[in-house]
Amino acid sequence: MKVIEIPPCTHCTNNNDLFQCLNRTDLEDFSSSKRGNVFKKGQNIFYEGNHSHGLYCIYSGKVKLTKWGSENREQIIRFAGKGEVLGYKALLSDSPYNATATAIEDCQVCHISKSVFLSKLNENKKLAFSTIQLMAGNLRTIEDTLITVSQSQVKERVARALLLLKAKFGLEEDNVTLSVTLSRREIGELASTTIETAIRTLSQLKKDQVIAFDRKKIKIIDMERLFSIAKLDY
Amino acid sequence: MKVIEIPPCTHCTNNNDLFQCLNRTDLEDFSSSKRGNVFKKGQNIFYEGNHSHGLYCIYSGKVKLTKWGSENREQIIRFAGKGEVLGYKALLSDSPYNATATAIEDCQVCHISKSVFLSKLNENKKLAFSTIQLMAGNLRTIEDTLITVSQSQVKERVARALLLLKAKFGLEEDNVTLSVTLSRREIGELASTTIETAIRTLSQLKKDQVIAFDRKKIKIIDMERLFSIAKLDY
DNA sequence: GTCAGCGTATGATGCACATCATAGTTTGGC
DNA sequence: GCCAAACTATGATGTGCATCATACGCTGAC
Repeated sequence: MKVIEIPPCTHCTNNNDLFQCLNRTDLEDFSSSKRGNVFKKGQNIFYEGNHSHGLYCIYSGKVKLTKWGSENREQIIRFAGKGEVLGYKALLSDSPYNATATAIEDCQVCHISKSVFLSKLNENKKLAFSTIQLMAGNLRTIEDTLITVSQSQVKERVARALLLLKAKFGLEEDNVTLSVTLSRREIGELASTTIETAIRTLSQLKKDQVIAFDRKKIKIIDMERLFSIAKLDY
Repeated sequence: MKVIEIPPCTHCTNNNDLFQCLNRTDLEDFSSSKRGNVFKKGQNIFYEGNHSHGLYCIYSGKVKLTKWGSENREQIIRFAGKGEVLGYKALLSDSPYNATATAIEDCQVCHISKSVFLSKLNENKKLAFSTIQLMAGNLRTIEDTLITVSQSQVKERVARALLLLKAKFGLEEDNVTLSVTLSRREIGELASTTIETAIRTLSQLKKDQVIAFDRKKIKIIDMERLFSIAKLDY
């Protein structure tokens, strides 16, 4: 990976979900205190249970957030891509991270200190409102996930996992290939199942010509069928 | 039930999770626009999919929040008791309710209009911060639930359901009887299982002398065992 | 008193999925 | 290029739990 210097917040061209609302001065404050970091694929950005000292803002790359269950299985809670902010929950509820963030691609990530963010949050109403809306959205999503997980079977959950990946990270130029590459284990963690069952289910979907494999990549051949398997509206 | 007049917000003695931070003037604004309502056990306060026109604040009684899955099963998302505020997510993300609120006891509930709340939220930093913290806490809880549901088996989930009820609503004076009464179906909906399995699991717990039944009420006999079945720390 | 309706209870059966086992295939380190 | 480790794949087996069926007790209507 070519490591480029991360530009200052004032020149960041990412569509940031939280900081878009800020003006130049606020961004400069963030920028002057921020710290850029590079994380290679597979490296952890922070760990479940650790204490938070600030926010992480993804400049480039993709991240998964996972959590350990009472058993020995890891579960993917959500993904984050460029422009997204990680670790705000821990910071806002003043508690340890309740998930582990891991790069699933090489990443460039900025770190903004707790104090700077909290003081901005306190003085800037727009930022507070953005934060609220971000969290409200997250809450809705995860409540939906909760229902899906507990009341559907594996085939449906795997189909939903693929559609989630499409919705979140999009397709490549060919308009069929998912732009994220996950291992079968990770797809299993996303769909709340074991690696074996994930593999079997994906194989079945392939045999049914709903999806296809291209090396590590997954192609969605029959989007309509995939939606219907996921029991979602096309 | 004896229906008493709901006092003005300025005289409300409930520990409100969101409005505690407000001063007298703010509370008076809320109070003058609020509308009191009584809901009998079993009545719905609002419906999943409907549009929100404001907040509900529980003055007395207990409420369950449920959501329909893709199949035909209803699932309990969370409970709320006196002093808790309902419907803020729908309001803040400007979207329909994503759960149905139903009284599980006779309730007295105040309704605060959308515009009054939003304008207060905009002008009052403390309120914004309270909202943020409330949501951060909710997010943490539900993420934990997600893991539990997907990775544990029924016995563990039922045990956790009982402990949740204890933590949320407490015990009666005898210090063993849960203060909430739920039907077996509702316990099933809480533990993400069917009514039959909920009944069987509770019977088993009774046979193992972990819990006991007293008419409709459930007594927790062996708290330590219950924690260990739930795979939680005592 | 009787009967309908609901909640609780329990057995029988089947199936989806975890688990265990094993093997081929790819990847990265040196 | 080679070997170890990780990933993918597939079969065999077991089991947790949903589903179906049935029945009993309680409550309220008339």
